[in-house]
Formats: sequence, C-alpha cells, structure tokens
Amino acid sequence: MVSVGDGVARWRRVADEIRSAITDGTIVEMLPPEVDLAQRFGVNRHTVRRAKAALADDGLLRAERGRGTFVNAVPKRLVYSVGTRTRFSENMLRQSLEPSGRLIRSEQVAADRDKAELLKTKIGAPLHRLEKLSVADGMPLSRSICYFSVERFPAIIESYAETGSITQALRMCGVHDYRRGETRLTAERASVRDIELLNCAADAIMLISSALDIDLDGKPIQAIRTKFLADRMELVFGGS
Amino acid sequence: MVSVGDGVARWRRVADEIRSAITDGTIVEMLPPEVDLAQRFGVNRHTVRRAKAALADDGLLRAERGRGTFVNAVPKRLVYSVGTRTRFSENMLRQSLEPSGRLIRSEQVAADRDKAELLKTKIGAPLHRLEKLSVADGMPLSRSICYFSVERFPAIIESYAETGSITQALRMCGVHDYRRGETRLTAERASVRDIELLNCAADAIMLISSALDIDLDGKPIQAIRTKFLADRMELVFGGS
DNA sequence: GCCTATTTGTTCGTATGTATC
DNA sequence: AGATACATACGAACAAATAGG
Repeated sequence: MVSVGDGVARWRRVADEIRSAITDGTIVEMLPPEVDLAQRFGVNRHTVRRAKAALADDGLLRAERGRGTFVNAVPKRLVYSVGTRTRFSENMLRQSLEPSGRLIRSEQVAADRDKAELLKTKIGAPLHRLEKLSVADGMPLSRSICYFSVERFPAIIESYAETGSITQALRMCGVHDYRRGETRLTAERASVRDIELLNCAADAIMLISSALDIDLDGKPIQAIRTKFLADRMELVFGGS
Repeated sequence: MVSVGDGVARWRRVADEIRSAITDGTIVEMLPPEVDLAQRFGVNRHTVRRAKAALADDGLLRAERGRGTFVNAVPKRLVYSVGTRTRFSENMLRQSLEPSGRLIRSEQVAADRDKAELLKTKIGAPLHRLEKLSVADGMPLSRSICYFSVERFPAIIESYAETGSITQALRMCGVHDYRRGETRLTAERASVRDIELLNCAADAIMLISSALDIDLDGKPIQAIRTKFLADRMELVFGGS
C-alpha cells in the first residue's frame, strides 16, 4: 500500500478499493473483518474504519455490532446503448425509467475551427450552444453541450425548451431521423460545475463522449459533448 | 471550491482542474499568475503552488521566476480506434508509436457464470486468464485481463509471451482473423495495482472497456476487460 | 541606470486533517 | 481514548528575477 503525500488520503483509497470490489462482484454479501482488511491494505484498523464509515454514509454498507459488516443492495449502472440510432429517451424507457431533459442555458456563439469543420459551416458562422441536463427518474445522469447551425435550425432552442427532447425538437425542425456518426470517449474527474449541476459526490468521475449526429444524407446535425456520471452509467457500443 | 475532509487534498483537485484546462485547450501557452489562480479556485497561493509543483513534476509546466509559468508541449491523448477490427498494434503504429505488450501474469481459472455465458463454455470449464500491460513508446497505456478457453486455445499463453501480441498469438493458434463484438464502457478511479503497474498519478482515472472478440463465424474467442489510462487515451467508436 | 509593477520563490507561524500506536 | 508524527492549508510577510517606461 502506498499513498503518502500524494494528495489522496489512505482511507479514501481503501474506500475506493472496497467500493470497486463490491461493484465488480469480488465482495458479495459480507465484508471481511476489519483486521483482515487492515492487513491486506497494509494500513491501521482505524483507517479501514474511516473508509467503511464513508461507504456506510453512501449507503453501501451496514455494520452490525458483533456480527460483521454487510453489503447493501448495489444500484446497478444504467445502460446507455450507443448505436447508429442513439436516443436518450428510448434508452431510458427501455429500462423503465422516466426520462426528462432540462435546459440549463443557451446562447449563440461563433463557430471555431473545430466546430466549423465538424458541422461543415464557415469559421465564425453562428451556432446555437445548448447546455442541458438529462435526468431519469429524478436522478441527474449526464450533462451535455450541443451545437447546432443557426442557419439550418433557427428555432431549435425554443422547440427543445418546449418538449425537453432533442429528438422531438429536431422533428419540429423538419429532421425526422438522424444517426450517430463518430463517438470519441474519455474520462475526467468531475469539475466543480459538474458537481453542482449533477448533485454528485465531490470525487465523482465523468465519462465524456464527443460525438457528431448526422442526417440520413450524411449532413451534420449537431455536435454533442456529453459528460455522463460514470458511477451511474455504462455505455454500450456494437453488438446487439 | 470545496473539499474538506473528503480524502482528496485541495492541491490535488486544483492540479487536476489545471491539467484538464491544459489538455482540453482552455489554457494554451501560459498559466495565469498564482494569485489569480488562488482566487479563482478559492484557495491559498501555497495550495496553487503545490498543485503546480505536482504538474511540473509530470513535465506539464515550466515556471520561470519573474516571467510566469509556461505550458510545455501538450501530450495529446492517443487515439484508439475501436471498430469491428480492433488491433492495439495497428492503432499505435498508425500514430507512429512503437507498441509492445508485457505479460504480467497468467493462470488457469474455472469459468464462472458470466464468463461461461460469454465464451459459450460450461460453467467451471478451464480458462486461461492472461493479465497484460500494453505499452507504446515506453509509456504504459493500459492493462488488460483476457480470458480464453483452454480447450480451444491450449498454447495461447506461450504464443503471447513469445510475440507480445494477441493478434499474432491467435494466428499461431489458427485464428487468422477476428472481430469485436459488444463493448461496454465505464470509468473508475485507478486502483493501487493500476498505479504501480501503469506508473501514473495517484488519482488517475481508468477508462474501462469490457468486450468480447468473436471469430468470423461468430464463435467467441476472448473476453477482455481493459483499463485504459484516461489521461493518455481516447477511444473512438464508429465514424470513419 | 533607476524605479515600479508583476510574478515566482522562500520563510516564518498556526491550525486542522490524517495515520499510527 | 489519548499521544505522537506528519501532511495539508492558510496567512503574512519578504526576496529575487523580469519587463517596461
């Protein structure tokens, strides 16, 4: 066990290791006794206790005096299927969840080099920049920033604000179907703004997807950058 | 800026925010002065300095007294293209990087329920469990755990140890082509073992891919779980 | 050269959090 | 439950290098 002066407390490290062991099924029902854990991680028993307290706080554990520590029901990650036809609403409904979107902020910006290339507009062309929050069953799951050509979709913001769904907003703008182009994926620690918008833990991890949606003729529709809460989501590509 | 008693030091958070700003292009050439950063993050200047020291240690920054702090050449994230034909070596060579694989550990295990289902073997059937490290230009990028049916690929371990490439090892076992089935993605904090094997920051983030490779007849070849260093990699699906 | 503003580098002290025994 | 050592965080300085007029 390492961790001295690297900015991450040992108890936090231990808590994360235990959490992983629980979510990936290594620890199923009951936690090993504190002394065993302390030895395995090479830390003091107090440190293990601190870690367990943090996990119990999150509702993952339940300690019973004299009996041991039990693992509570683990909330499975929601599955988001990314195919050529990717729709947030459909993905959530399939899992019996009530989807909704909330408009955080919208503005017009000028296309920079990257966005102009993606959306095939001129550099400096006006774009709608739409920042939204996606929620399922009242739980914030992700936050996205979408860019649309103002010229092509003048009224998309109003339509989205009305319906709370990009798919429906696009339909109102005459786009009845579209598909997913390329998707780029990486991950980062949640920023301060992520934490306040998504109402998540301070050390949450965001799965970041940058994608381009195109219509059936291959013309670009929107460039989207979405930050998913990695704790609550799993993205699936290909297969089925 | 928050963070008190949550197990992650403030300087570490500040360092991460600055690192993000650098990698996503918000900060280009020069860092704002320490007092400005301190105010923006709501911390003491010492805390900013500690964060900068950590980043300078990683070679991202270069501070010059009286002049300011400069951003070194930004190491762009390497792109890993995940298509139906996904090969680590080809992906790296395309970016003029010298790929290599290192065998960490191999053993035989019995198939549990999940793996048996994926690999279409009986529960309890013997599997090769192959743990490896993938490196490009001397920099560790990811670590994988692969499962192969022992019955179907008796000598895969030796072949991999010899060649350092799964593709080549499979060829020696009579599989000349294979493709990627489903890929499931999520992200987690690096475990202690990740940190020591990949030689990365204490609070690094791992992009986790769980996938199944199948041969051209649709028969399963290997189940792979790969943990990519999110700082150094970007996964691309679809498009091109 | 001189002065000044800016920016990084350093040194005190003090309080709190972390980790062990 | 204390006692101890070390890491973290803040505050208030001051020193040293740089840039501009």
